Amino acid sequence: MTMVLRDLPLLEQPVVEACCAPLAAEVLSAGDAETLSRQFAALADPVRLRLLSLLATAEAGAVCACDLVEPVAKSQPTVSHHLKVLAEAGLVTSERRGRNVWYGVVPAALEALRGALATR
Amino acid sequence: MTMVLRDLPLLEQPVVEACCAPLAAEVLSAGDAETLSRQFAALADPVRLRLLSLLATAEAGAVCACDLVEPVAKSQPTVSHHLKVLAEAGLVTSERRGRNVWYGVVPAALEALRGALATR
DNA sequence: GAGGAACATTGACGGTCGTCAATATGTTCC
DNA sequence: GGAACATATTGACGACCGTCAATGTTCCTC
Repeated sequence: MTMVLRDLPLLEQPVVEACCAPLAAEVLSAGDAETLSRQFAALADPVRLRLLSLLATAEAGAVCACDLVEPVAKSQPTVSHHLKVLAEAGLVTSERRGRNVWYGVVPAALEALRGALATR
Repeated sequence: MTMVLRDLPLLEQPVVEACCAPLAAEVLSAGDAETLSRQFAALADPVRLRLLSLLATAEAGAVCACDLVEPVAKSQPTVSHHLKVLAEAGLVTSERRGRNVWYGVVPAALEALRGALATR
């Protein structure tokens, strides 16, 4: 079978559902609070925020991991670790392309978090 | 133990300015990332999220600290600690009323965080 | 298949965080 | 002033986190 080289810039987007109603709508259950706090914890690190920003501002919608190490000035394992945390929180997706791995934001996940912070 | 609502239910709101442009607008500077991450860190705990939700859903716009201990099922010092973290992040304001201290959300601060998460 | 390149994982270290008991600070009422 | 109440602070402990060097894994190229 012939290997076809895809040059799709966009990554597949997972289905995202809001974890809960906005904070101001009803009192958060203990379970929902646990879930939400894990997502915010992913945003509670300056390196991860910069990585997220690098992905979010990328014209192509995705960035090679190899282009993420130098901008944040951390070691390659550290960057890999942070990308994993973002991915496990569902804020980011990844896809292998040859030797490289491309990362992209999941806009719906960010929108879901925005929804949780909505006020009245 | 429930406190009766007195007059002056509303707390004074501090002036809030957004720390930075949305993540997707331009790449976050190291300094802005540090600032933003501290705010998200305040949201990265289930107890604090529930406290924030209790304040945000309060009809009166503020809640006596004495009414926050039982709902989150933590010790009084622990609740006091979390309220302090929320206050230092600028997400909450407090005001003494007699023996009690009333806490209320700072909606503008939540809106500022929502702004940072805006996508394109 | 061997070598190399890109990314992930492991293990270890220092630092920070959440929690509570004990105690301090501040306020009201007698 | 003193007792009683409400909240904040201190100190200690275990758990978790960010970081890097070393190593593992996967994939391309020759």
